[in-house]
Amino acid sequence: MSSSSNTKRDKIIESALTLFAERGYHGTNVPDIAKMANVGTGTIYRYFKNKETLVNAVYQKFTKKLTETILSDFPSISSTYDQYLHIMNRLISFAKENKKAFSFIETHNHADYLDESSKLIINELEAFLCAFIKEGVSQSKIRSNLTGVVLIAIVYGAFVALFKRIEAGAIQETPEIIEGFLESSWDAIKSS
Amino acid sequence: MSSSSNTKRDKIIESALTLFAERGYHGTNVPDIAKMANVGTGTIYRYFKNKETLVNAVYQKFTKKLTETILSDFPSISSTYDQYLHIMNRLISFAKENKKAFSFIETHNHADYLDESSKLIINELEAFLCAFIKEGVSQSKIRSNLTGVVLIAIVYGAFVALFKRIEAGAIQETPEIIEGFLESSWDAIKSS
Amino acid sequence: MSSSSNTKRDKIIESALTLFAERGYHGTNVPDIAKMANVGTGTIYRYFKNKETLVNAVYQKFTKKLTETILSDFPSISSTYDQYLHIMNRLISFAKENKKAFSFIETHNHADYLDESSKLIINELEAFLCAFIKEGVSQSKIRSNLTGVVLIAIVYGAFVALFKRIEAGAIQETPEIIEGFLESSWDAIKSS
Amino acid sequence: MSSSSNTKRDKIIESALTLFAERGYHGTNVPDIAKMANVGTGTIYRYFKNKETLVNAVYQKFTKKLTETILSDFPSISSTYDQYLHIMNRLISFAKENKKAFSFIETHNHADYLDESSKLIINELEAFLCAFIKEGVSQSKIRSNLTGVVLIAIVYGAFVALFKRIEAGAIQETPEIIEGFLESSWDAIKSS
DNA sequence: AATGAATGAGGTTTCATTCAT
DNA sequence: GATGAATGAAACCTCATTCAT
Repeated sequence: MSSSSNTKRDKIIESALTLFAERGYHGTNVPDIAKMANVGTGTIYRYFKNKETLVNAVYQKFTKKLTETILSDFPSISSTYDQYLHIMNRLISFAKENKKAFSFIETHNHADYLDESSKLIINELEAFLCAFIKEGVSQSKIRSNLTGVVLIAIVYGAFVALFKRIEAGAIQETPEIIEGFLESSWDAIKSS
Repeated sequence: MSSSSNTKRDKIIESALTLFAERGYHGTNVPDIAKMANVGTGTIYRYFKNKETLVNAVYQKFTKKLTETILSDFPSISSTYDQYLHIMNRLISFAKENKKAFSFIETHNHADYLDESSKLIINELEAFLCAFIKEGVSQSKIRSNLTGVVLIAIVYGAFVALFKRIEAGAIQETPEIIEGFLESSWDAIKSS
Repeated sequence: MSSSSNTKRDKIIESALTLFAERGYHGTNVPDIAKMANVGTGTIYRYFKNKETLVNAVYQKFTKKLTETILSDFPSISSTYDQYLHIMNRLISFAKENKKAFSFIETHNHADYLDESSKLIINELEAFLCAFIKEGVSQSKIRSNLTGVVLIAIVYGAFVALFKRIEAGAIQETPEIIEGFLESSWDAIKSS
Repeated sequence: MSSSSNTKRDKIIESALTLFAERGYHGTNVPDIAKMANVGTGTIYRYFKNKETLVNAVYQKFTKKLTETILSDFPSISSTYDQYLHIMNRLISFAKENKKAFSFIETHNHADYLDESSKLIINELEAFLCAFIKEGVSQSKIRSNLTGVVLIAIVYGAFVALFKRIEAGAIQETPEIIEGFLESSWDAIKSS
């Protein structure tokens, strides 16, 4: 069955995700991925041409998922602030429900073993977010002295740093922290 | 001579910094570091027990430098906002004048090949910044619904993301951007 | 059906012949043979114990065919020269009609993965040719200062080299060349 | 010293020659070459980029040697027959004194892992021999109904086959056999 | 009987580290 | 002290063979 094949492929991607997230691309070896996926080493090469192809498959799968999570059900007609909340809540949900994937994406962004098609996916997301910012600026809801890419970097970077510290155990996640972060972040980008 | 030795040691650290920053720890090999430093491969092992010791030396050297840059001349008696400006300007200066070092620190934070004493240095900096935040909160200048570590993560994370995009060429650095970032960042943490 | 089985077996042998001839034994992998034969990889192992058994089957099939081609209708009562012509024309016909097989035989002769029974077939042919030479010598038609094996090596080696160059495209095959070769070859072995 | 390096490189080439000649390119593995050369496996990769580069180095070294052996001291002003004897005696000497090399050259000719510069060397030799044949034909000493390449194939192919059978032990080399072969070969190409 | 996904032994190659010079 | 040639363990990857379907 194709479903059994897919299961095996999925287990490999899942294991690769875990190990790449924990140890990085060069720090992870293929037999370890195979062991974690409970398959033979050679099996990995039935599904992926080589280690580089595998890391790109992992990257694309989860960047696509992240992009879809944020783009789906986007409230096009709501207020800028409600749209901001939608984006951030989706981002937070994604990160909480896909901790390893979010960690992986963060540590592998812009690596030189990623191919062009991997890079395109993240660009798509960024383009969408830029359009959102632009619209917010035109409505005077978002500060106009910084460009979209800069504001995205600020909010996204802040979240990534927060997420990493929560993951590392340095910060205990609570509803209050999430609430406070959303407020703080909005203050960072809203027009004054 | 100890001076010539130190020169060699410094060249090794400098080359290791460059390559580790560009390719990561596992993606960098020792002979390449030696070539870039214009020394024999074996020479590296006269100054550093092994590759792990070397990466820790690099990490400690530059985290110490970052810490000192931020802590030195700290205006203990100024306003919270001026203190904020001091910290941020020093951070920005450090990043601009030590691009590779700042890049390296960011990508190697919390890696498992870093030893205890490497981790302590960053903790020292964090403790200082936490104290600053605490003081600001007690003076009602800084928002009180988020802890110090969280606020530091937000501001530092935002800056790291901005720096990376500037380095990658996605954002062109200008005085306006720096200015805007300082404003946005302060808005994120100031009490409302 | 046994006929369908034989068809599959034959397709496998044919594909193995082609690939072994092109890439050599160690340079050919079993799945590629299966693909070319339009059968599953496992099917090959229903007909042949392993790759070595397969190469021996191929070798034996075509060395037998070569031997039969040369031995059949041998004009026992003709002149030595006519017998020479018979042998050479049959050899040439075989090579032209079984290019891959002739190529294969040449490149796999005496390989250590060939078993005893493979080697026997070629010996049979050689024994026959030696007897022919002996008779020719006793009739003073063939030079007596070289033994049969040597003379066979000379004529056969010359033909193999010519065939290879024709196959490689370095020489264009024409009736004149075949004619000339038969003349030259006879001059090499005839008594003077 | 460069001499010590060369010694190691030479031992690797010598061992590679032996094993490639015995087992073929694909049938030989790099660790076995290293063991025979009494060096570490990694050492081979200090001298040769990869296995393919190594086989080309071996091929070029010995085809150059063969070419030089045949071309050196060529008696330009002698008779065609004396020139023929020069060429054949040099060929025979080379084969006897470099048995493995001659075997290797024969079994690796035209293999697809040989690069362009490897193929050029053999072409140079062939061009020289063609010129010799052409001159012999113009003096009516060599048969004119076959081209140079064909005649070279005939004589060279005959010799290769003879050499292989001597190497295999099927034929015992004697002065009479060499003498007889030279005679037979000349009869094959001389004008009648 | 036929398949081809799966395997792991073994191949090629890299690289952290050593050591003779 | 400094070197870089040398090493072999361990990395990536291939492929002969098996076996569940």
